[in-house]
Amino acid sequence: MKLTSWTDYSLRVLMYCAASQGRAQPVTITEIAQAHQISRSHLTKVVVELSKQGLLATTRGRGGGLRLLKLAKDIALGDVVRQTETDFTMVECFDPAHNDCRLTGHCRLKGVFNQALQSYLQVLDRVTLADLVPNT
Amino acid sequence: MKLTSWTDYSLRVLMYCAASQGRAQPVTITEIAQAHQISRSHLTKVVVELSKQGLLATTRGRGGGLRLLKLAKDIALGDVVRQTETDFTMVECFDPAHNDCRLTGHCRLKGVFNQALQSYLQVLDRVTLADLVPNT
DNA sequence: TATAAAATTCATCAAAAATGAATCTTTAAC
DNA sequence: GTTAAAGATTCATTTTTGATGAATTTTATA
Repeated sequence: MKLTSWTDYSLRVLMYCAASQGRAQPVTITEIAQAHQISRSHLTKVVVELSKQGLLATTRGRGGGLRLLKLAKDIALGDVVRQTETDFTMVECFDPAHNDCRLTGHCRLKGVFNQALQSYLQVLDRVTLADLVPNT
Repeated sequence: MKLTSWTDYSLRVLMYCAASQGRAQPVTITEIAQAHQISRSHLTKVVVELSKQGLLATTRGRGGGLRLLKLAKDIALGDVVRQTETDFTMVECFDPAHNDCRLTGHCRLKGVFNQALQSYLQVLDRVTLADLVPNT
């Protein structure tokens, strides 16, 4: 029941970009990597994913960098977590491909855990980047 | 964001015991292991933990086995999950021992994720073993 | 054309979860 | 008392997957 540091880093990138909106020069990966003492190489992969997910735009070359594709107030935490976390398996029967539980269909575990998960995500849906980054 | 199979197995043991209350012979580990096709050796460790946590009583020797120490209606899922899951780290700053995030204290992530986690557990708190095992 | 940026590829490394064999301990039934 | 059936313990190993970073390639601008 923990989140990956991948998700953590994704949020930090987004927050950094949100906090830097309105700057003359765009934010660079190197800058964020240094600020958080994370390997630039590793953080690049996070950025690539975020841009594939349509949250960031990147521009290469000198003077390039990152910028948010949405307003901070329109990026909800829940959506970020849904996209960055890869595995939400609560109990075996969540994953039909590997399910071998003998109680499948007779027990309410799946429904209950699903409710709990939705409740978790709904809390995150009510918070946006703008709520996390004061000065925007 | 997934639960361990340890937690899954813990729940299955408890459900099996709840479903077997009122039987002449107590439930044995071997029986549950066979029913779910899990190694007896491994399941034993789960049982040992559950009994340390005060949920099960075990008796050794011939004719021994397991029994619940509480009524099924008094065992809430939330409490089981709290005890069986070991790591609820959502973001780095959840874990003071390893926290190295530069934003600590200035960002609301910790609070938000904590709220979400509580919301998750609260849903599980409203469900007991009795709700999961029909005939008790 | 040099420089600064993102993007890709490749190879590990590390941590923790998951597993199970083998053995020991306890106790009720015979 | 012996024996068989139960839980308990110890040890080692395997598996998974998350995490990491060096090296190189691509792109674009000053």
